[in-house]
Amino acid sequence: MKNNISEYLKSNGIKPSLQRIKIYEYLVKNKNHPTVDKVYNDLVKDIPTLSKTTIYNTFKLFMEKKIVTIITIEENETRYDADTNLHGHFKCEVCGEVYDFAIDDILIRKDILKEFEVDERHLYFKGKCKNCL
Amino acid sequence: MKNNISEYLKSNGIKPSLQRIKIYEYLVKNKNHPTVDKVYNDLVKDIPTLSKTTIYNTFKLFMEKKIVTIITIEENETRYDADTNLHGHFKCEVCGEVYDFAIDDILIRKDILKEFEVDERHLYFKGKCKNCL
DNA sequence: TTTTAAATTTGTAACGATTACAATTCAATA
DNA sequence: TATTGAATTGTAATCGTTACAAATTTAAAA
Repeated sequence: MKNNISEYLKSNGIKPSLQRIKIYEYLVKNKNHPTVDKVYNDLVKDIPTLSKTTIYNTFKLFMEKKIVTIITIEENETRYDADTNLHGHFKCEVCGEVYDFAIDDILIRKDILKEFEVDERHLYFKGKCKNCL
Repeated sequence: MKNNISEYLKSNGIKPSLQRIKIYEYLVKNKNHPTVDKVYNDLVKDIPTLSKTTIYNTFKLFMEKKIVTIITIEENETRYDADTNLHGHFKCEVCGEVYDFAIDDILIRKDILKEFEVDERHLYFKGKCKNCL
């Protein structure tokens, strides 16, 4: 696992330091789209010298290398996702949990966008999840 | 126009104060999805005593009454929209402009969401607009 | 009209997530 | 081992937003 991650980072032009490996590993294992705070609080148990700035720096680097995507559902709550394939996010307004869901297609009237270059597509729903209904 | 807005606010259970009318009117006239800062800087010329807190309060109220929606594309840049119908937003990463586009449908694999209650649907794209290409 | 109470607006201070920046540590190579 | 650049760290600054209390406005009652 850790070797895989190290190789994966390298193949994306990222030098695999301990912190970078652990942070990416965390994101792969915890598919609940954690915030920087969550990542920090969990990983600092492992790496006591860890700094939040490192996590910010690392996510910034991962974004530039396009191996993570950012999830902005709430203004004050930035989350990160290691799954870069197009998929939707559902946030429960009761418990706050964020779920993934699969998208087959988005049908757009080809009015404006046909002349634009689309680089990223983001889709999220809000509501109440099964457990909270 | 102003009468229409006043009536519209009333019909949504909002007492139409001067500030509320002006803020809603601004949002209807400026369909570029302004931030609180933009609204404040433009309206303070009209209402010199205007406070940013009032704009925050007012948007919060409008959201509760569901006559405006919030647009969160960037973490640090919350925008507001008087159009509450489902539509997509396109943000140009070069000039920062936010455009609307029409959506016919979003095709979702009915796996997870069938048991969830969906209250809001948000969709945004990023890329380069016609002018910046 | 005056009084009173409630709602609205306002200004200031506090908050919290993120970023800037300089210092320190680490890793690779000569 | 010494040197150099990259990565990490901690602290301080920034900025959008919120909390809160005071001031103002509005509406209703006396």
